[in-house]
Amino acid sequence: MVKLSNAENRRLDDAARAGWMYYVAGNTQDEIAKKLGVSRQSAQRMVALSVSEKLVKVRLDHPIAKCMDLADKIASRFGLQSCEVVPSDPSDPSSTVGLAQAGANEIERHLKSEQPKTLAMGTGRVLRACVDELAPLNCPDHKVVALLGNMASDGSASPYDVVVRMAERVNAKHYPMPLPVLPETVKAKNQLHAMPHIAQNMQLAQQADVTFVGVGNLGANSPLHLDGFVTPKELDELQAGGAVGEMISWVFDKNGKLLDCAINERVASTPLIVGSDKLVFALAAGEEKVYSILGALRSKLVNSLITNEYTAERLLSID
Amino acid sequence: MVKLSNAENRRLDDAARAGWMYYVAGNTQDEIAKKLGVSRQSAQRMVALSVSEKLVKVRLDHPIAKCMDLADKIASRFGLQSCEVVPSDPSDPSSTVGLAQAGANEIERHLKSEQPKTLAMGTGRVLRACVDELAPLNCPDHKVVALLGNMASDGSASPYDVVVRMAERVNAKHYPMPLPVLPETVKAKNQLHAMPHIAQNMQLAQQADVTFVGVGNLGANSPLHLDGFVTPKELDELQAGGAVGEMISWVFDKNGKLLDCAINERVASTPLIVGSDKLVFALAAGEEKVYSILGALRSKLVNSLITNEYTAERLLSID
DNA sequence: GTCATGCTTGAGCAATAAATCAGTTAATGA
DNA sequence: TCATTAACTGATTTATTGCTCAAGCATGAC
Repeated sequence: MVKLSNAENRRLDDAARAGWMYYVAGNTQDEIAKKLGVSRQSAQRMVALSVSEKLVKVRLDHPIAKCMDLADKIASRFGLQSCEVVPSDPSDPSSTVGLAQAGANEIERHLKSEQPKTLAMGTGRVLRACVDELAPLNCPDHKVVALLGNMASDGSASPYDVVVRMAERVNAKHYPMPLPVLPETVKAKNQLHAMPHIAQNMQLAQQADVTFVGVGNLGANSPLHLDGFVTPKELDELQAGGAVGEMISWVFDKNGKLLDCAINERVASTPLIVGSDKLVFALAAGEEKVYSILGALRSKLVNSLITNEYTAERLLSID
Repeated sequence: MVKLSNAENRRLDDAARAGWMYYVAGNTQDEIAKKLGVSRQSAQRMVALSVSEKLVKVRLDHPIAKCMDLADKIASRFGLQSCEVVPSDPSDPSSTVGLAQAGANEIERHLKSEQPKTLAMGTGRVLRACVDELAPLNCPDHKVVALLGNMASDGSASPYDVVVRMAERVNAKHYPMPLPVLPETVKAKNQLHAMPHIAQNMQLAQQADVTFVGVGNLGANSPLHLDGFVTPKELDELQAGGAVGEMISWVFDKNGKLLDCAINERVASTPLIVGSDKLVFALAAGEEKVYSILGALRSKLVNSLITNEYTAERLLSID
C-alpha cells in the first residue's frame, strides 16, 4: 500500500466530494464552487480530478454495454479501424442472427454518403443475409463490385449471389465477376484475368472505398466444401498444410498467412491487401469460425470486424 | 416482465449505445452524432434518454475522511456492527440522494457472496431507490424475503414494492408477503399469521443473514400516514403516547422502545429482534428522521446504519 | 380524403464546461 | 537569503451541452 501524503489525501477527498456533488447530486460546477467556497475553475478541476483518478465509476445497465465493451477491446487488441459486436442469442451463440442487420446498417451508412462510393462485396451466407436486410434505397451514383466469381467449375452458379441482388435493391451500378471461383488450372485463371472486362473489374474492386467479406472455416462443414468448390481430398490436404480459414476463397493459416498451396494458385478472386487504408470488413460469427476469424484479424487482411458477443468473447479469450 | 415493443427496444438500444459512447468511451455528443449518423440534437436526446431511463449508474468509490470519521464515531457510540456515512448536498441535507447508491453497494456485497444468503427487506422510498440502483446480477441461490406485506387495509398495494423488483433484477428466489400492513383487528392478524405459507415466510425472514429496513418518522408527513396506513386521529394518539418513529410499521418511542399501542398490536410485520447477531441495516437520512433514527439505534433493533453526513452530525450532536 | 393531434426533428440560442494562459504563491536547494 | 521551479489560481476564450421553439411528419378520427 502506497502511503499518500496528508495533502494528497485531502486533495482526493475534496475531489471525491466535488465529484459526488456533480455526478450523484447533480449540482453544476457553479453550485459546487459556491457550496465549497472556491472558484468555479477550482471546482471544475476537482471534478476533473475525481474522474481522472477513477473515483467515479459509471456503469451502463444494458445488454448493449457489454457488446460495446467487447468491440472496444477487440478493436484495440487487433488494431482495427472499426469493430461492432451484436448481442448473441444465448441459446444459439453461433447463430448469425443480428449480424445481418448490423452489416446492412454499415452498408447503408456508406450508400447514404453524398460522394459516390465503390463497395466491393465478397460472397457467402452472411453477406447474402445482409443484402436481404438492406432498406430499398436509390443510389444510382454508387458502384457495387464483386470480389470473386460465383460459378463452380461445372458452370453452375452459387446460390448466394450478393452483388446482383444488392444492386437491384439499392439501384446502384454493379459489376459482377463472370468467373468460376476456382478455374481448373493456373493457366486458365491467367487467361481469364487477362480478359479486359475482368481486369477492369478487379482493378475497380481493389480500389473500392469499402470492402465486405465473409470468413469461412475449413472444417467438414466449410462453405468451400459444401458448395462443391473443393473436394474432400483437397480439403484434407489444405488442413494438413495448416489451413484454418478462407476469405473470398483465399486460404490462410492460423496467423492469416496465405498458404502456398494449389488452391491459392488457382483461385480467381481479387487479391486481398494486407494493411489496406480503406475499410475492409469481415462479417462472421460462430464457434467453428473462431480460429478463422482470428487468422483474418492477425493478418491485417481485414481491418474491421462485425461479429457477435459470443464470438467476441472467444476471440479475446484465445489471443 | 413487461414485454417491450420492438420499436421501444430499439430506442433503448440506441440510447444505451449513445450513453455508452458518452459516459464510458468519453465521446462528445458531436462525435456520437457523426458515428451514429444522426444530428447532434438526436444524439443529445439519446444520451439524455439513457440517463432518464436509469441505464447509467454513477457511483463514487472514495472514503471521504470526514464521512468515515462520522461513521466511526456513530458506530462506537451506538455499538453498531457497521456504519456508513455518505456526503450530503449542503443545500439539501435531508435529501436521500446518495443513500441509494451506498445501500445498493451493501446489498450487492451480500449478493456476491459465495454461500447462498437470505436477505430480508423492508419497504419504503429509500429501499426502493436502492433496489433501482442494483446492478443486474444472477444470484439464483440467494433468497430475498419480505419483512412485511405491502397492502393497505382496502387491498390496494403500496407503490414501493421492493422484494419483487429486487428479485427480478438479481434473479433470486423471492418470498413476498401477501399481507396487509395493518389488519383491521388483532384476531385477523393472528389468523393471517397462522397460515402456513405466511408463517414459513416470517420464519425465513427472522433467520435472514442480513436485513435492510427504512426508518419512518411520525410527523404529519410520515410514510405511515401518507400511504394511508393510519388515520390522522391514530397518528395523534401515537404521538401523544410518545411515538417518534417506526421501522417496518413497528412504532417506537425516543429510546426505540416498542410502544404498547393499538397499532403495534395489529401490525402484521415480522418482529424485529433486539440485539440480533445478524446484520440489521437501517437506511435513513434527513432532519425529520433524526429522532426516529436515534430511537432505532438506542434500542438495538438495528445494529448497522447507512445515513448521510448531515444526519450523522445531528445524531452525534444530540446524544 | 381531410383535418386535427401529437410526436419527432433540427435550428438557434443560452447555459455550462473545458482549455489556455499569464500571474502568483509555495517549496526546494544552493 | 535568494534564485529557480513547479504547482496552483483566476481570467479569458473556446467548445460542448441543454433547452425552446417552430416546422415537418405520421397517425388516426371523422
